[in-house]
Amino acid sequence: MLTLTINKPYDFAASVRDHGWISLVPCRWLDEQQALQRVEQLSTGRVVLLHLTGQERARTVQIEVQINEAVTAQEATELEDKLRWMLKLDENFDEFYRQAAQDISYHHRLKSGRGRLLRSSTLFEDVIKTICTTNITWSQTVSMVSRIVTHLGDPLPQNPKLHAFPTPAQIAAADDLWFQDTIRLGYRNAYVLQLAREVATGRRDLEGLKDADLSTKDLKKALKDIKGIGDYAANTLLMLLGHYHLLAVDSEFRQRVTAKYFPNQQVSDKTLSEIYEAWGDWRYLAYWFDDFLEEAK
DNA sequence: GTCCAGGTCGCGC
DNA sequence: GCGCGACATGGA
Repeated sequence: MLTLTINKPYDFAASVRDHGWISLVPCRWLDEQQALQRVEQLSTGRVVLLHLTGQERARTVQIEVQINEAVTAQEATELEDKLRWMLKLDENFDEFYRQAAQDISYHHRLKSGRGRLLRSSTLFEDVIKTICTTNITWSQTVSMVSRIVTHLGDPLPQNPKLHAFPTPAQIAAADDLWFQDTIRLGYRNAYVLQLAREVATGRRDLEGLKDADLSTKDLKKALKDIKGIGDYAANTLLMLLGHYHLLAVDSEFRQRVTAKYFPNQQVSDKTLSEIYEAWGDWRYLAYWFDDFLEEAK
């Protein structure tokens, strides 16, 4: 077992579920156990099953990580790094909480320690998942990601129904027609295959962007250079990378912000975005944690 | 059948 | 820089 520690405020159960990624394989939320389950492939090639739960302490929250089999010290270190990244445990949210405290409604929702939206262990996985959210319904996003993982990712030895997210090389090696007929990403097939081949052959360094000391502007330029990543997707990925300055404006954003602030009106994206102007570096999270009435779908 | 979904690309201006 | 049609897939 592995233990990760983070200072309060931190709400484990809320944090890992506040973003839709929790519903995409190889992640899963186990409600009875209040646990995050994930299949992860290590750099050694080994595939393990992780089971994370949060335990309250006086000033900290301990995240206990159960691994389905013994791992080496080196593998444990790799897992710890990946999990701290996925849960954003080492990002500083103090300034965000300070601003949220000025607004009683935000303060009430965030005081338990939220804002660390779940991301994947690799930027490669996050880019592909983001491409699978564009111009499509969420239920189809779930299906597409599920096909990518089950057909191309390495299985968990102890339970071959579960798979890790495929490596760039595994996707890159797929036959184009097989991919089109089996994975069925629509016109996104070409984008995903192209990206996987660029990364697998070393022509594009995606993971290097994770700790590159780039301005938001330069990081966004690097993301939009990926075929299939436009303004919405780039801003979504910037959020995942810890840049919350820009809003990812999509149909959902327009619908929610219009319904709350401009009911029965037709307003521009610019006007909608101005709602969160005062949040400065934290605009994305201000939108994300705004209280929209969840309409029954 | 038709429309459209948590958009993006490539084109013409 | 902006407007516009095409785009694969599958559910409503």
